Amino acid sequence: MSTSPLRKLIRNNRSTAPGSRMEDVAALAGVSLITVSRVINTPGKVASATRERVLAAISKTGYVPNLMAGSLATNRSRIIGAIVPTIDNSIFAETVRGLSDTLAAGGYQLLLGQSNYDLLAEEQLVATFLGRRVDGLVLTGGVHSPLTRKRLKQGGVPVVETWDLPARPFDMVAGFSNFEAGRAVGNYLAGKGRLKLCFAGGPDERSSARLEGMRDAIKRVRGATLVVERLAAGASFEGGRQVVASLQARGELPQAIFFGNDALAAGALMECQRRKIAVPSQIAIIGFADLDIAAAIEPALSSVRIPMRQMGEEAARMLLGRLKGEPLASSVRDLGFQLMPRASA
Amino acid sequence: MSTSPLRKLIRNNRSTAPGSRMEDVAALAGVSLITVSRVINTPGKVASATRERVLAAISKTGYVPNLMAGSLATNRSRIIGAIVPTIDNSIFAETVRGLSDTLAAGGYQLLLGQSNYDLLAEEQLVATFLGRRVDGLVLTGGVHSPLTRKRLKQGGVPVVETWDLPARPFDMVAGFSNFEAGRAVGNYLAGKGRLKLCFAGGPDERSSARLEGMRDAIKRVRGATLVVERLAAGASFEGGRQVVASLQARGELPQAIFFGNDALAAGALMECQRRKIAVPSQIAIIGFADLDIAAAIEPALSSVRIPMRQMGEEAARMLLGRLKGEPLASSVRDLGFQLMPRASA
DNA sequence: ACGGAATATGTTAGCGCTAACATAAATTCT
DNA sequence: AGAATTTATGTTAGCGCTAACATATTCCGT
Repeated sequence: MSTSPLRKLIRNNRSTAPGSRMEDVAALAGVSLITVSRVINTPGKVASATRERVLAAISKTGYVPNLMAGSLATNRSRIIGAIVPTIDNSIFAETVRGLSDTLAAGGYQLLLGQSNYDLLAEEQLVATFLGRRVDGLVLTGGVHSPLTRKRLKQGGVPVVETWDLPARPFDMVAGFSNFEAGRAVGNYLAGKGRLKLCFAGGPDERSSARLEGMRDAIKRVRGATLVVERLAAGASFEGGRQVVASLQARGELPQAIFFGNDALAAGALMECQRRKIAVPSQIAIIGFADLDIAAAIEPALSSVRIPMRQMGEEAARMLLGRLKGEPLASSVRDLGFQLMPRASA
Repeated sequence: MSTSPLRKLIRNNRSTAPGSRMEDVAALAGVSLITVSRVINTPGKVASATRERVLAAISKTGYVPNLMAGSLATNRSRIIGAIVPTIDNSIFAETVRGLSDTLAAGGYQLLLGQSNYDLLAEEQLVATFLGRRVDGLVLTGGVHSPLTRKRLKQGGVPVVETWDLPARPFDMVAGFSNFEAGRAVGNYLAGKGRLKLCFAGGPDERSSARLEGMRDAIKRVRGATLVVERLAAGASFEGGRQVVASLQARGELPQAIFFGNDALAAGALMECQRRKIAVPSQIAIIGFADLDIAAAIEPALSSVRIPMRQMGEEAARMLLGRLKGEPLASSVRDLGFQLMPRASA
């Protein structure tokens, strides 16, 4: 027993002491503290008789190891930080789910932050997460503030960027090309003879990349025009309706609209029905993400299937692999996308 | 400089040393380590000249404080753990968003876990989170394993249960009554003369509570019957369709169906349209959660509005209040629900 | 039975930070 | 001006755990 009465006094004065400490367990089992540590971390290195005794002491005392102390000593937190623009959107939620599931299976926890599409908020979160000594970081997209990049570099933790294929990846990537997705949609619509096009999406970098892809697709198509309707981030059904309403009010109804997500597109579809605008004959509508609703709605909504869940899973796998020191096949994983032509376009 | 060359050697051998340590900053600023600590935590207690010098040293070295070490010393992690059944469902995602936003504003981070509706998974997560010495815990619902309860008790951290009003709350609650919501729907439908009813929802405790509420509402209504269609957790549009298909195939089409969420109900609505089953004249459909789609779909979907976001916000506020030592007005907050009658029922 | 390898356990010294108690410097009061 | 405060900074001793290096103890083959 190395704890002096004085020390005990000081300690009780400080902490609210939820469980017991390793030392208490050790004393109860009649072993040294380090043996308890071994039973918890490397049970194979403890004789089974001793191990049983320690385990009994652990369950008797209800001991819960203090992982913060362990993390401080080992310099590994077993926490991965993830920053998404927002979680209330089923789109990123799927990625978070994939992340969380895969990390949990590997014994890691997820510290979650929302940037609200704000680079400064991301910057703050990165700083805090690095301060918490996360073992890895998952970011959305490839655009980050200079200070964020500097901190990430100095932090030295593995980073995975998701939801796009940045031109200049910071470290690892698990995503798909928004530019190519936009281009595929542009080509598809132009191929169907639709020339008067509209892009209706948010102002974030990924939407912009899709817009650029669409522009690229039609830039050599004679007579093709592209109108852009910028929507607030987080717009849903109602936003889609308003796009249709507004375009019609201005007498600018295009031959096709490419929406930033399926909720918007579905709202537009409903508004078209209400206004007796025929889909797809009069106007083609194509969504993005291929959510459940796309196949369910009538007429079925053409969309672009993207690897929402997979990006999370793959990001987690890449991080876990790196943390285990496994050599990585490739640090940039293009998980692709798939155009899903249905009735609406 | 108290660091011996030997110590430096050992230290470099151990950690990958991302940033610098407080000591380096202190040396650069020509102050003691504790002064740096004060500049970071209680800047008001440091003379402004000194403070400036230290801040300069901090930014020059790119120092990022190690919050794990701080947490170990203070016994406060500034992390709140939250366990939801699943995050890919926009329903809980809204709550998580509310939580995360409010916690972030209060300087806390969110450690997120998914239980997949599994009490054992919840048990595991609670143990890990307590091990990480979270400052508070947010749980979904009021049903937990005995071991979970024991650990929570021993852990001594504040806990908020959400998404229901448990009969015997563990600690604090920010929720609404699923039982009463079910009863309100039952009364509403019975009041409209619908007697042949169907409940289509998941097997989780909250769905069950709503079912019981519905049962309670009709138990004294003569001739009222209730069929239960159990759905897998996470069922969406397709699940709703199948309920309609299956009921019709069995020739058991009821006069009304109460679904566990709006996605299911919307799927059912679409399937009714496809099958030329008139809504609401032939069959009334009512959803739950009042998601965007409810008001957007045609015919508009009756639903029950629940305080999804608010539950997260309120849970966060209650925890933050408790952690600041503020006396709480009440530890059980019933945030209510609201029946939203629309065209479909 | 004996040296040497393998296995099992213990001792020591931190991980990077903060609480608590000193001490030193500046300010106020009488 | 000198004592009593107040304010600013420093020293010391841990927070609870693990890495690294001892030190037993057991197990071999020969």
